[in-house]
Amino acid sequence: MKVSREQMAENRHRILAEASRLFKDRGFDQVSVAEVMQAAGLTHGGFYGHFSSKSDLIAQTLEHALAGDSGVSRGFDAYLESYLSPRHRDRAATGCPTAALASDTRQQPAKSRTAMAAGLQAQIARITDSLSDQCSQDSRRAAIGSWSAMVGAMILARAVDDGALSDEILEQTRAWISKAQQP
Amino acid sequence: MKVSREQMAENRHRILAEASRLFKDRGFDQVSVAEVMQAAGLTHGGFYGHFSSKSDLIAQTLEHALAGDSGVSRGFDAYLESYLSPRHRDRAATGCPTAALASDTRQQPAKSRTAMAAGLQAQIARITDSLSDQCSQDSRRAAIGSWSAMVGAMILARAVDDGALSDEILEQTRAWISKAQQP
DNA sequence: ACATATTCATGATGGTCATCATATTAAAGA
DNA sequence: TCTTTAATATGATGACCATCATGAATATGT
Repeated sequence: MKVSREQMAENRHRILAEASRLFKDRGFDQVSVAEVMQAAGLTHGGFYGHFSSKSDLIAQTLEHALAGDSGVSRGFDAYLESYLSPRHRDRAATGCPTAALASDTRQQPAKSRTAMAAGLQAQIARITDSLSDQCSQDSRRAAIGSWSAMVGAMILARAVDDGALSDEILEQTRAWISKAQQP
Repeated sequence: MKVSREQMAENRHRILAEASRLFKDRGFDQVSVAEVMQAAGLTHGGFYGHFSSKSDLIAQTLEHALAGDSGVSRGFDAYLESYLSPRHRDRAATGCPTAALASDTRQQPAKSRTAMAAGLQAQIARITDSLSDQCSQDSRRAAIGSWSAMVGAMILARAVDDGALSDEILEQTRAWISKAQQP
């Protein structure tokens, strides 16, 4: 059953959106192509009309998910607070694609790793802009250091089975980054 | 063919060592039970004499891998420099289990997540000790913030397909953490 | 309206993998 | 030395999954 051109574009977009949600929630390996298609309201057969392989879907999903603005533009302090929150930790499916997928991307072929590099450059640039009270050399350093700490803290907070420790990692890392911005 | 008691203990230890190496290199999902056994010089059949399931192997491997001292004891600055080095980035199989496996651990059952929590507490305590020039409240905060940044930077540096960016993440994060220790 | 092209559904296919059943074989203990 | 016991090897088994082949049905362009 053929569908209209715009229906097809909509289907494709929904596949990418559902793939993003599922991959962020459970990782690339734990989500099957058939499950992504079902979540998009389709069957698995049509998949290879949209994507050449699962790796291709992963690469395009990364490009799609990393393209969003992520909310830095409303000020670094507010972004930091919402990022390192228990709410964000508990909702990976709708959260930051970098914290959810960076480790998985290491095992992916070039196209995905290139998308991750581009997304990372863009995010560093956004944070650098939001910290431009210092000279640009120091701002970029602070942006990279802060972003590493934010992503690392979120990954550690999600890995452990101890709510108090998890909360502490988020809160202490947030405070430490805050303090590092005022030297 | 039965083997001696001490041979069996040695086999078990070799299984854990090879599992640690393989899992750190490629992740839990991309390494099969049969491959771990083959790397240990055994066949897949004997696996369930040592472990009740692949999840059980993963949990015990985490306990085993996170038990080591990791090298903080020789001073934080030296540890920081060797940790955030291109050499460590390029040799995940022999490197830090936290940076290699924390993300994967998120999807594992309680036993693995508990092992990760214990390992994280121990590592935070070691770093806190190595930073004890400040008051203990500030030291723990600095330890958690620094460790988050170290793990996050390593994960980001390994995820991208751009050597210059990857090197920059390591170097800038290292400099940023260093500066944050002298307030 | 008709012919064509193309999207999606249905249904294989071949491979991989975790797990288990059974057979060997040699260590342990008497 | 002989029996018992247990560790490992060999060889299924059943499930899951990425990918592909084919057909149905409708949009698109004439």
